[in-house]
Amino acid sequence: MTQRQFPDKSRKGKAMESAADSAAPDSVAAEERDSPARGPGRRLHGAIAHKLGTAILSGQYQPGDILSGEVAFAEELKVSRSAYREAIQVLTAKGLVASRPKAGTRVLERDRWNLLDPEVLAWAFAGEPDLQFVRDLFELRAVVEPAAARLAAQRRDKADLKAIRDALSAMRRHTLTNDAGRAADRDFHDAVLRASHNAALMVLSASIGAAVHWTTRFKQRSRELPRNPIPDHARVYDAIAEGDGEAASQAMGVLVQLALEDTASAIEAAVNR
Amino acid sequence: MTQRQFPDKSRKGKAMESAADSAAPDSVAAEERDSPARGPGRRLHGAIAHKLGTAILSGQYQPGDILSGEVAFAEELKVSRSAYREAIQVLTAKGLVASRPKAGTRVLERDRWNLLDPEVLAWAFAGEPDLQFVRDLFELRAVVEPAAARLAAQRRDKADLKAIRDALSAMRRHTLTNDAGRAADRDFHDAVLRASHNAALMVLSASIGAAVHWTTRFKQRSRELPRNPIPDHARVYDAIAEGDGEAASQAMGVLVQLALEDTASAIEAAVNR
DNA sequence: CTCCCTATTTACTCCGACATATTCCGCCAG
DNA sequence: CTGGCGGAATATGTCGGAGTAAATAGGGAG
Repeated sequence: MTQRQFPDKSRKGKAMESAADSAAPDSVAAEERDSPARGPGRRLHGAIAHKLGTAILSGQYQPGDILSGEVAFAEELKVSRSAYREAIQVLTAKGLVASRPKAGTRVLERDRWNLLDPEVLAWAFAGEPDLQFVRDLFELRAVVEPAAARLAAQRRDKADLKAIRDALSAMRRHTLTNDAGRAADRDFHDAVLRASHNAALMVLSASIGAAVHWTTRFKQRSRELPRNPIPDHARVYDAIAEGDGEAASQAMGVLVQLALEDTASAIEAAVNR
Repeated sequence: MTQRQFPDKSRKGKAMESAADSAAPDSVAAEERDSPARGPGRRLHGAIAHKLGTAILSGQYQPGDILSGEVAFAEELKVSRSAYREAIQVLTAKGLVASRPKAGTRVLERDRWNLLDPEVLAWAFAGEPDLQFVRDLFELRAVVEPAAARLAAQRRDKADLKAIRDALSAMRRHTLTNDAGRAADRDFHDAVLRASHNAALMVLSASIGAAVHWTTRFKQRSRELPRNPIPDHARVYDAIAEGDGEAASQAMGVLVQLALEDTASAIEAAVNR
């Protein structure tokens, strides 16, 4: 049965609804813009990439799997081949898939995936996150952030200190129980990474920030935060301001360790529930 | 009444020849560096992405710059808009550019770039590499690799040890003066990262490996390698095999430090030349 | 002077056809 | 029967054009 026989004008209707139907019951923070639905500012191929990306990250497509052919899949998604292809190019750029003529588009091995890409990270946390991967991310933080704090203590200038101080005071104002407070927390860590004046570490900041953002949703979901994190953060700032690299590294290490424990217990609680 | 007249077959001619040879005298002389030219296995949109990516990374387009419109630029490059657009999607996925209707496609700020993406890294090293960025990458190595070695010492299994051992013996066979030896060196570091059993660190392995690969070209270019790296590498292996995390971390730290010194002196020599 | 509204520009999407590169399979030789 | 080889099938890649949606700029009304 031919789905489209003649190029009549009736295709004006487009296929918006097909991308919007996958409404997840999650939707905790409505202010977030990461819904798979295609709104203004969110292009169609971006929505397709999001859909396929989350499907791959969630294991719906396993490495080695071959996706249906372009024409078939594009038709199934109710989009044109161009839009589908552009989405595939995005996934290819992030190392998730690879396409070859005649052979089709196949999902690559997990170690080829660009897991630190912020968008891939968002896809990974769109569904139920992999606990092992969360642990890995915290280990990465535990390695990178203290070192960044040490460098920051050696290289920070006045603007860096002001950025960190501003983030700290914002944290004091809002506390971690609301979105503004969490944004300030992320700003704090971002400012420290930035003060290291190392481009490679700054790039990791985006990834780490995303990881922090997604994991804090867990902490918030499970229970209230018993600990007051301000003093720990202030210690990091003081050490950086004084130029004491060793102390900054130590303080930041404590910070990450505490965050790890909080998240670990939150995850534990979520699992045992 | 259909909206398009008739698909006439008169446009058979295509424009293959214009993109391949007859285009301009720039065919061979100008940019043969890493073959942005399009060979078998290399897709056209990939070549375009490479061309634009290197142009951006080399500073030919500055952050904030607006690229010419789709039609104009695609025509200038002698490719169809589809190919051009797919290339732009790749750059967008890597955070290099962003497109909006009416506003055009503009180059994003440097801190939005996904500098740890292997392909972006390759583009960054396609031209004359930024010395500051090379230093940043070595600092990242100095942070990540010792920590990875420590984890590897705690978590390695027999397969991991065998992989490291194999890479080590391959290094012994070939030495670092040829390609096979450098590949073995990369395999060694990759195997250690892999033995950490941490997905996030493994992803960095690809980036770090690429960085090592590109920087070794400098070392090789400037002069012979005076140091025999085998004992240092062997020390790392021994510590990992014995499960001594502290020693593994130490040994790996020494390794990275030596590589940094070698590269630094090589760069110095290249600059003073 | 501000605000809304329109007009234009630009990217976005769709379409159908042609080109190219692999893979698959049958053929032939050893 | 096994192995390499060449043609046909097929899916991705590329093309050019038409039409849609969105965002900015500029003009008009309050």
